Amino acid sequence: MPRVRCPKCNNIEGILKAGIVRYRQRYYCKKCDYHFIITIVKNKNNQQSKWNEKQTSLKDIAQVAGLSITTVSRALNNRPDISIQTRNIIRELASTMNYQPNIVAQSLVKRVTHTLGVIIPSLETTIFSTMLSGIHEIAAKAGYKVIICVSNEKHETEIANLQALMNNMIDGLLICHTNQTSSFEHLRSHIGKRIPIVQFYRVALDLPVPQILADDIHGAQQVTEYLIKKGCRKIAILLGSKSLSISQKRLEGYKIALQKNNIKIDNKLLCHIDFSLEMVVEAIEKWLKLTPKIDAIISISDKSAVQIIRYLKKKKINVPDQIKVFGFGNEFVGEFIAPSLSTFDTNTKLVGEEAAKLIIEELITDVQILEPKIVAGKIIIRDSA
Amino acid sequence: MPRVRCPKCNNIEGILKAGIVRYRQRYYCKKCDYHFIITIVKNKNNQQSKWNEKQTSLKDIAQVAGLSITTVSRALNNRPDISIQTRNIIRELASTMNYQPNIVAQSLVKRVTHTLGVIIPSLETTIFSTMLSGIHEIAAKAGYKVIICVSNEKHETEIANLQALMNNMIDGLLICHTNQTSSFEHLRSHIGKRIPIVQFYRVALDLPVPQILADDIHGAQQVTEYLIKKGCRKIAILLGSKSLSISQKRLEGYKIALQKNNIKIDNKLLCHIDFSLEMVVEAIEKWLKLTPKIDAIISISDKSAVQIIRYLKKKKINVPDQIKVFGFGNEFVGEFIAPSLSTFDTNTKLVGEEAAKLIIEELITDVQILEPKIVAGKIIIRDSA
DNA sequence: ATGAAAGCGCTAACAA
DNA sequence: TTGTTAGCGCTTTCAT
Repeated sequence: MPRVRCPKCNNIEGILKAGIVRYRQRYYCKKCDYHFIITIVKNKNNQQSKWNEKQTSLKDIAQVAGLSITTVSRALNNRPDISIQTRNIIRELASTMNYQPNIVAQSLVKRVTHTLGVIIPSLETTIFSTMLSGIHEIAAKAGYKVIICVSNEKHETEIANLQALMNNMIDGLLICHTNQTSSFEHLRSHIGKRIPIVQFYRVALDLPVPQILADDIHGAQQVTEYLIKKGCRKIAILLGSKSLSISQKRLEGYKIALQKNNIKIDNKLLCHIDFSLEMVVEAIEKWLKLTPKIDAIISISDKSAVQIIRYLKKKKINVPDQIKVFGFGNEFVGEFIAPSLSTFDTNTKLVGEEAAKLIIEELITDVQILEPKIVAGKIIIRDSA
Repeated sequence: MPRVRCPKCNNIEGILKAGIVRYRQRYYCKKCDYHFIITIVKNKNNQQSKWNEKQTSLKDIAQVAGLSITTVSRALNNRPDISIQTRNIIRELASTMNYQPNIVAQSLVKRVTHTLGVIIPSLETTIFSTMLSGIHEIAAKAGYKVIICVSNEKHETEIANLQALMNNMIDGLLICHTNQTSSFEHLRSHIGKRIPIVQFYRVALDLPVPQILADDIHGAQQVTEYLIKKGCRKIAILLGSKSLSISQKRLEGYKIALQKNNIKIDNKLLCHIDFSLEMVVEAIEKWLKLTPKIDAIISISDKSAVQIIRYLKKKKINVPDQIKVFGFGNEFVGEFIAPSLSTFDTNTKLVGEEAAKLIIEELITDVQILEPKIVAGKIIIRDSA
C-alpha cells in the first residue's frame, strides 16, 4: 500500500483500508481512531486560472483509490495480472475523474508517437490536398495522427520542415518533393535511420527510399498515343522541373509513344516550367509561332491545361479542331470548362492511400519495400481531345 | 564533475580532466597513470538494426564532454550563465554528434507541445483545404505545428477526433463543425479548460468559444440585393444544415435584403441540403416546377452552383437570362465554366489565417476574445448573374 | 495481485 | 560557472 497519512494525527503507520465509498478508498487510522477518505488536493494558485484545470493523472487516481500508480496503470491498460474487482473500481474512478492518459508521457517512454509527418508542396492545389486526404484516411484507420508541413514549393522550406520533424515527433515521414528540389542531400542523411521515410508522387528515383508513383510513363504514353491516333503529329508537352520523377517519367512515356509511331522528337516542343500563369502563357506563345503548327498540347496539370484552353479560346484557336489539349490529374474544373478537358486521371487519392499504407506497413513489420509501387490511372476522354 | 570511471583500473576517484581532444574531454587517472577519452557506448543489440541508430541525447554529449547534463542543456539553450568556451565546445560537439533535442521530452516537462489541432469536415473541398492552408501558414510562422483531423462531415467522427486530440497532444484546437453537427455537448465539456478552442467558418454561435466567421450576413445580403437590382423577384436559395451558423446567417442576409425591398419571403424557395449532387438536382427540379417561375438561384457553394449551371444548360434554360446563378466561395472552377460564375468571395484563406492568429494570440497572452470576428469578403460579378 | 523503484530525455530550483 | 537533485506522467522490471 502506498504511503497514506492520517489527516488528523498526521501519522503514517497503522493506517488500514476501510472499504470503498463512491469509488474512493476509505481509511482508518488506528492511533487516533479516525476514518477518512483522501480528497484530491486542489491547486490554490489562482494567478493563472486555466492551470487549475490540471488533467487528472494516474497519480491522482492512485491516491484516491488507495492503490499504487503501477496498479492503476495496469488496470487501465487491461493487463491480465489484476483482480477484476480493483480493475473495475479503477476504471470507474478514471471515468468519473475524467482521466485522459497523457500521450506525451506515453510517447516518451514507449518511444512511439503514432504520428506521421507529411511534407507536401502545397495545400491549395487539388492533387496535393487529395493525396493528403488519402494519407489521412488510411492513417486515421490505423490509429495514426497526421502532422502536416507545407513546403510551398520552396526547397529550403522542405529542408527546414524535414529538420523540424526529425526530432522524435513522428514515427514516419511521407514526403512529396518541391518542384524545385533537385538535390536530395537533406533526405539522404536520414535514410536508414530510426524514422522510416516514404516518397510519393514526386520522388527521387535513385534514392534508396520506398516510393509510390502515379503511372506517369504509361499515362503519358497512353495520352500521346491517343493523340497520335487522332492524327496529331506536332504534340507539345508542358512539364515541371527536370529533376522530378514526374517530369522525367511523363517525358519518357511521351517519347516512347512518339518513337513507336516513328515521329521525331522535337525539343522545341518540350517545355519545363514552374506552373505560374505567366510561364504557361509564355510557353504557348512560343509554340504558336512554330511552323508547321502544333496540333496538340499535353499539360502536366489540369490547372495549366484549363488556362491553356482559355488562352487558345481568346486567340480564336479552336479546341479541339486546331489544337487538342490534354491534362493530367482529373480535377473538378476539367468537367465544367468548355470544351470539357480530356485528362489522365492519376488517381491521386489512391497515391496518398498507398503511401500511407506502405509506411504503416513498414512501421509494423519493420520491412522495407524499395521496389517503387506504381498506382494505375486511367485516361478520360472529353471534348478537348 | 560527473562520475567518470577509469577504463583500466575501474577506479572512480582521482580522475582529472586532461585537456580536450577533437571536442572530447580527455581524462587522467591518477591511480594507474592512464589517459583516456570516453567513447560512446554502441548498442550491440543487432536484432533490430534501426534501433541501433539511437538519437544522441544530452546525456551522450555530457558524457563525451565530461560535463553534466545540466550544463549541456544550458549551453544548447543559450542560457547566459555559462562560459563562452564550454558553450562553444558543447555546441560544436552537438553538431558533430548530430544532436536533435527530443521534443517529446521537452513537451512533457514544459507542458507545451507547440502543436495546434485542426478539425475540419473534409480535405477534398477547396474551401476547407484553403482554410487549412491559411491556418498552417500562420501557425508555421509562429513556430507551431499543425495536426489535422478530418471529420468527413460526420458528427460522431468529430466527437472522436475531439476526444483523440484532448490528451496533451495539442496546445490549442481549431474546429470547423460538420454539416450535420447540431449538438455541441462534446465541445462544451472542454470549454474553459486547459486547452483553448477557436471555432471557425462553421460555428456554434451561442457557445462561449471564440469564433471567426466569414461575412455571411452581408455576403448573402449583397448578393440578394444585387439580384433584386437586376430585376429578380423569385430568388431561390440553397442552404446547408439548419443548425450551422453559415446557413442561418446567409439566410438572415437573404431575408434582410428581401424585406428591405418589400419582397415576401417564400419558404418554398428555401432549401436545406447536404450537397450531394442528387440533392442539388432534386432541389432544382422542385423549384423549376413552381409558378411564377424562379428567376435566380443562390447557392451556398460554388461547387453546387456549377452543377446547377450545368443542369440548367442541359435543360436549355438560359443562364443568366432566364435564371441567374450566384455561388459562394470563389473557387477556381467558377472562372472557367461558361457562363462564368458570379460568386461571393468569402476570403476563406483569410478565415483560416485569422483563426490561427486568434488562437495563437490567446495561447501567448492568455486572453480570450469572445466577440465573434467577421472576415470581410467581396462580391465578384461574372457572367452567370 | 500489488507495490517499489528505475528510467524515458529533458528542465529548473537550489547548492556549491 | 557548474553540478546535484527532483520531477514531468507514464511504463516496466523485479520483488513481495
